[in-house]
Order: sequence, then C-alpha cells, then structure tokens
Amino acid sequence: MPRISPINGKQSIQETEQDIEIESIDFFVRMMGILGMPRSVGEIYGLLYFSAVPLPMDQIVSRLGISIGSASQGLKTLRSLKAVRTSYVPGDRRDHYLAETEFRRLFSNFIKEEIMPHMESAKERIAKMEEALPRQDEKSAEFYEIRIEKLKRLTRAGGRLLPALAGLLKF
Amino acid sequence: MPRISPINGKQSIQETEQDIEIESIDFFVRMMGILGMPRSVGEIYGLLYFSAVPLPMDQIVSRLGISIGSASQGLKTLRSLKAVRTSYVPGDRRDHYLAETEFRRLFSNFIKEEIMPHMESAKERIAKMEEALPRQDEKSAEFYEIRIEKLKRLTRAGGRLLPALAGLLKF
DNA sequence: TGCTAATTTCATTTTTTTTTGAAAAGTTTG
DNA sequence: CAAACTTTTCAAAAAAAAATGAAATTAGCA
Repeated sequence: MPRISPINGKQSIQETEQDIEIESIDFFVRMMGILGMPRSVGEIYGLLYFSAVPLPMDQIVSRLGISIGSASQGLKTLRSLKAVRTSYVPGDRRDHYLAETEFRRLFSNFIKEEIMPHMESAKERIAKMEEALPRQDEKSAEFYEIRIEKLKRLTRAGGRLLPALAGLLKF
Repeated sequence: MPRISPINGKQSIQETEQDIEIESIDFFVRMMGILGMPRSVGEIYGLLYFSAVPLPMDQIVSRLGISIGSASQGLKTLRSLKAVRTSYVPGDRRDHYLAETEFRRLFSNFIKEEIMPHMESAKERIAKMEEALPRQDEKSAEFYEIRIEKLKRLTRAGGRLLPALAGLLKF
C-alpha cells in the first residue's frame, strides 16, 4: 500500500505516523498469520501496538475499515490471549484498548492456551495406541513399540520445553 | 472412527495394526494442524510413521482414500520438509516412501524452511518503519523508537532461539 | 525408439474459515 | 426506568484453502 507523497518530498508528522502504522499492521498481520490467527486479529494488534493512546472499538473499526463484528470478535480473541487490555478513560463510556507489548508474557500465554491443550490430547491418543498393542508377541510388535516410545519422548520433551520457552526469551 | 470388533473380543493382529494406524493418522493430522499443514499431509505422514515397509503412492491413495492429486502434493510437501524420503525397491518402478522419524531433524528443518524466511522479511519491515521515523524530533518520537526497539529485540531473540530449539530437544 | 506405468500439474469443485451486518443484549446516565 | 449508546451474537455472504481428477509430463523398460 504505497502512499502518495507530497511533491516536495517532505512528509508531515501525521504522514510519518501513518507510515509506521501501516508497516506495523503489515508486520503483525504476518506474525499472527504464522500463529494461525486471522488477518483482522493481526490488523487490530498492529494498530494498537503503535498507538500512544488507548483506542475504543469504533476507532478501530473506522481506522481499519473492518466490520464491527470482526472488531468485536478480534478483540475477544486478543483479550483471551491477554494481548490487549482495556483501560479506563474518564468521561467516556466506551472501552478503550491498549496493546500488551511484553512479548515474553504474550508467548507464555499463547503456549499455555493454544499449544499445551494439544499436548494433553496427544498423550491420550498415544495411550490408545498402547492399548491396541500389547496382545501380540510376534516380531512386528517391537517395531510398533519403538515408534510409540518415540512419540512419548516427543510429547514429554514438548511438554517441558514449550512452557520453558518464553523464559528463554531474554530481551 | 470406532471399528467393529469380533464377537469373542479377541482382535486379530491385522486389526491391532489398523487400530494403531488410525490413531497414528489422527495424532499426526492434529500435530500437522498445529504447524499449519493441511489434513492430507498429516494423514500421509501418520500412515507412513507406523508402516514397517516403504509404501508407494498408489497404496497411500487407496489406504487413505484420498485423491492422487492430494497424495502427490502432500508427498511433495513432506519431501521438501525432509519428513519422508524415497527408498528403492528392486523390481518395482514406483517410488516407495518412508517416514523420517527423527523429530529433532524434522523440527530443525521446519524452522529453517518455514519460520526463518518470515523472520527475514520481518527485519525488512522493521527497517521500513525506521526509515519512516527519524525526521521528527518531538516527544512522540521516543514512543515510536521504544516500540521499534522492542520489535528488533523480538526478531533478534527469535532468530537466535528458534534455530537453537531443535538442539534442545534432548530425547 | 515407442509403449506403458507412474507422477505431476492445474483448472475446477468442495470444504473450511473469515468477514459482514443487522438484530439482540447489555450498559450507562439523565 | 427509559432513551441512547456500546457491544455481542450469529445467520448469511464472501474469501481463502484444500481436494479432486483428468490431461500433460516424465521416467522405466523392452
């Protein structure tokens, strides 16, 4: 989305801020994409990340040109990830949103909420495989046992490593 | 997908193997899902993971009930991730596929191929933000600088941590 | 080289996900 | 408590992603 520059090449402060905003939205749309989040969620976070003041939902809607449904849903997702929080603005009955910018906390939350539940169900499925196994005593049993053991090690390692990961984010 | 058991409660070896296969496919479909891979890719890997012998594509197609297009495309993806490799079977002109079961290697590849390129483009986008910034010298400039600095630390930390991650998988 | 089996490609179809917008529900304040 | 404003919900529409299958391509073999 390249914007039209003034003829003299000098940009106003508002234009500079808009440029950063656009790049920020672009940045987080892709980041959230990697994490499997819809576009609108990235857009909202990207807008809030470079906003010096908390923004109410209708501002998010008009600045991003998305529907109020998307905005409401996107903010709900971001709240559940603790990626945004509301801040009270005196004399205004609307909720105002602020981006959580401590990535360490964000990741730790993401792993806990979005990844760890999968690890749990993975363990259950491995247990089912083991149930299916023990009755046989022929040569092929060993092959299956080894493969199952590998899966167990994987989930064990994942279960330990992932929660520790956010802690490694030293920055 | 519960299967019909024989009346006497005893399962044949083939049935046991089918059970494990089904659980394996289920397991990897979800795993791959977390990593943003389509269902068919998980199915193929799950089938191959518990196959003692390398399987040709047409077996994959008939056993999973997927189209040859999906199978071909899925195997292509898995090959590019080095999650499967072909093995030569004398007297058969078809390619036979085998699952790579060393998860450490798999993750290292996945991070290198699928994640790191995004980190690169993230750095480029941050650079663009910085270009947009320096001209201004008012109080708000500091706010933007701090936020940009945070993004830089994030990508720097990510760029170091992620490639090291597979190495931490001690199992 | 020509024949055939195996695989890839890709336009189309199907399925899934995301967005929209309007109605319903909830809140605040005079 | 009722009017005005804000937010949520959810059925329908739109968009995006994945699967299909048939044609095109490639590779093995006689």
